[in-house]
Amino acid sequence: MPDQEGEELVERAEPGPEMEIVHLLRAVAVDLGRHSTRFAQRNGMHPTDVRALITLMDAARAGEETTAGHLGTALGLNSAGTTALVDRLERAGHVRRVRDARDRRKVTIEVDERAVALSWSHFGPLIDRAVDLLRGYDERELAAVRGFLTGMRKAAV
Amino acid sequence: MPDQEGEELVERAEPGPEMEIVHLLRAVAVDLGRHSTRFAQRNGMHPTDVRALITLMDAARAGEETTAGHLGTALGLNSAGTTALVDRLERAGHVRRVRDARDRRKVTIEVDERAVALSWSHFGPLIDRAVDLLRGYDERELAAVRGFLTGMRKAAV
DNA sequence: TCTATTATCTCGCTCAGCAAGATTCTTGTT
DNA sequence: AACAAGAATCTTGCTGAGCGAGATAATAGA
Repeated sequence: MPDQEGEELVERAEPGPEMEIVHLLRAVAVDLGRHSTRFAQRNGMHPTDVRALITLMDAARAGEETTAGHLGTALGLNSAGTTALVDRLERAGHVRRVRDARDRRKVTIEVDERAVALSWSHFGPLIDRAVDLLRGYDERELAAVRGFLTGMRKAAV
Repeated sequence: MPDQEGEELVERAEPGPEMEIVHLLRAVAVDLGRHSTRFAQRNGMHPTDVRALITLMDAARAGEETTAGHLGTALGLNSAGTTALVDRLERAGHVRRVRDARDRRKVTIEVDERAVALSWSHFGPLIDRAVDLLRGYDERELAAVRGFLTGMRKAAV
């Protein structure tokens, strides 16, 4: 057995234009993560806190209320961790706890307007840049990007 | 002032084919993160441990040695955290500490072959799927994907 | 009303990561 | 050669995010 198997494993998929893009996608994921982390650190928050704000804003954009339990489930936290998370965010003034009037066991979490504005000031330019880039694309190019990303989502499940 | 400013902020960028793709990219980043997290949890590791393994394997693929200090810097850990990280990985048998022969202060970290194989068994299918997807694209479509991802990397700095 | 269930919170704990400093080795100076 | 300065890693003691178990409060069904 003259072959070295160790190297073989690492280089299994031969490099090519496809592998370059695979690495590029991974790099983008890492960079976006860093971009979020920077936002967190600048505002004295933790990565989980940012994920929470984004989750809350997404729900708000879709016109849905988010309860504490909902939020915890979305972030993969148990109830104790969720309480601590909401405590942190509330203490920092980023969210408000509001008792649900219909079911008084529930606590819906509302994002403070200033936290929304703060988020936009950080993520807005990134989004604007993305939209700019994509405006230069024709329908087939857009379909290619959409298809690749959609395919990767399905594969990553 | 009859307008409600709160809604305006959230909906600032008008929805369209571009925004759909922006959200898609973000979703992919989240899903890839979850995919890593699942790998971590299945093998009793923490997210940082997985990031460390990937960093180490990337360096190995590029033919570079990685010292403890290098690794810590790449992950944004201080020296104490780095020592703890390498302790965990070594205890789990995923890496080996090897004293550098030239500069005996340095400790280079080597990834165990079984950890490499384990990583491939989890991330390989995802990579294969990506390559499959991209093989169906012509040069202009590949350029579109590459251009979008590259642009987003630059914007996320 | 009484019980089962649901939603959140409290308490005590574990462990990743930090700050400060100790240890070990290298390099430049005298 | 010996010593000082600096570099790379490790040790110690601590903070705080998140977990498990169980308490509390509110709803829904019999």
